[in-house]
Amino acid sequence: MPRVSREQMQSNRAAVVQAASELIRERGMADVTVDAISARAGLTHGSFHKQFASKQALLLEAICAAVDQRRAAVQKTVEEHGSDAPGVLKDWYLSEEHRDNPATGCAVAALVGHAATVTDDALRDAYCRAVDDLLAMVEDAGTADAFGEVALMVGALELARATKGTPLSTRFLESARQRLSRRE
Amino acid sequence: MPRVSREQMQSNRAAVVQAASELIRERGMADVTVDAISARAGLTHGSFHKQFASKQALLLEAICAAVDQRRAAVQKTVEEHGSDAPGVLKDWYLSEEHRDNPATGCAVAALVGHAATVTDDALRDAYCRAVDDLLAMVEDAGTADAFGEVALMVGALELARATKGTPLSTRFLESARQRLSRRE
DNA sequence: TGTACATCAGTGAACGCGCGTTCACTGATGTAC
DNA sequence: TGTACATCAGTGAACGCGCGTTCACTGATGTAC
Repeated sequence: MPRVSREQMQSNRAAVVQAASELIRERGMADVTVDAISARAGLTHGSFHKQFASKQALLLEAICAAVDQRRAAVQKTVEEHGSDAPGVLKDWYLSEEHRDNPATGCAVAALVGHAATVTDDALRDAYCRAVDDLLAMVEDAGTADAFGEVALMVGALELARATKGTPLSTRFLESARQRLSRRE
Repeated sequence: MPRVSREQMQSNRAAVVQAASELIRERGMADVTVDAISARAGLTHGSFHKQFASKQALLLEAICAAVDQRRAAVQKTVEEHGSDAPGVLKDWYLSEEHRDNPATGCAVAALVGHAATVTDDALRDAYCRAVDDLLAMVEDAGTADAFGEVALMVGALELARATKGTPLSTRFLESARQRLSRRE
């Protein structure tokens, strides 16, 4: 069914970005193919380069989309929970739910391993902006040491994911939760 | 120059394992090719499958080699520094030197991103043993909460690597160092 | 201790497959009259 | 408001390249006599 409406085309494009932003968090940037992204968006890979200059360009857009979505979700939590929001957010970050659903979770944690080894400048820049965002959100929660807290949260979450299925996994989450609540 | 001595063959094999164990920490498991590994070991890729059943089999061996080397290095530090060893080791772990030399550094940190998304059971098992090892080493240093400390160390190191070149990088290392020294 | 011969580690070319990208084609969309 | 026509989003096949793996070949190693 060729030549969809402009409206439909925009929504297809958005679906591809969304699919990519979920897949890179779920499987890692290296293991995501144009075919898999297109399929998740309900399309074939053939029209891909009508919408995006290259796979790389989409991935950059997908990272930004993931960051924007997280920021929006945090804002919503702040509006709903008021002064309880910081606690709610930290509990969620170190929850089994977050561990088991990387596709809709924190991009900084999901991509940290790839960002540490990649050489592409644009990609590193996009990742650093995501880190800035996360630091700002933790600071807004009223923390003295945002860097230490972010390091603990990201480390615990990724280690919990890497050891999922063993008794170690939840212990990383628990220990981090305790450490975070112990001060202020 | 075909048909090397048995001795030479063993040393070639060891060189390939060593090259792989360095490259996976340096570039990440996904970005390492049989060709690159063989080349770093001073060989061509053609003889690869005379020594290893598959690339996967070598990677497993390489992870174990990385873990063994780390354990040996820690043991050496303990022998040389005695009761100062825990402090020396933590300082090294969160140093710019360690950040900038992943090839000879901690495999748990270098591979955490990949381990979190990979589905291969053998690989996950090998990684979990590496985590066990790291936890045991931190516990031997006399820590109340090994899980929290490991999460903080791994998170800070990987975030410092991912943000290397920006002012954020050293701040992750500094904050983690302060957090670790603050208690006991 | 020599010598003749079999073995086999390493080489470089080739095979197959996966994946990013390109392209001829289709037919509904959107526009010009 | 219709109608005829140009546009172009999406399709599926094909191209090229990279990479894991295989293979015929080489000639030093190691062994049998």
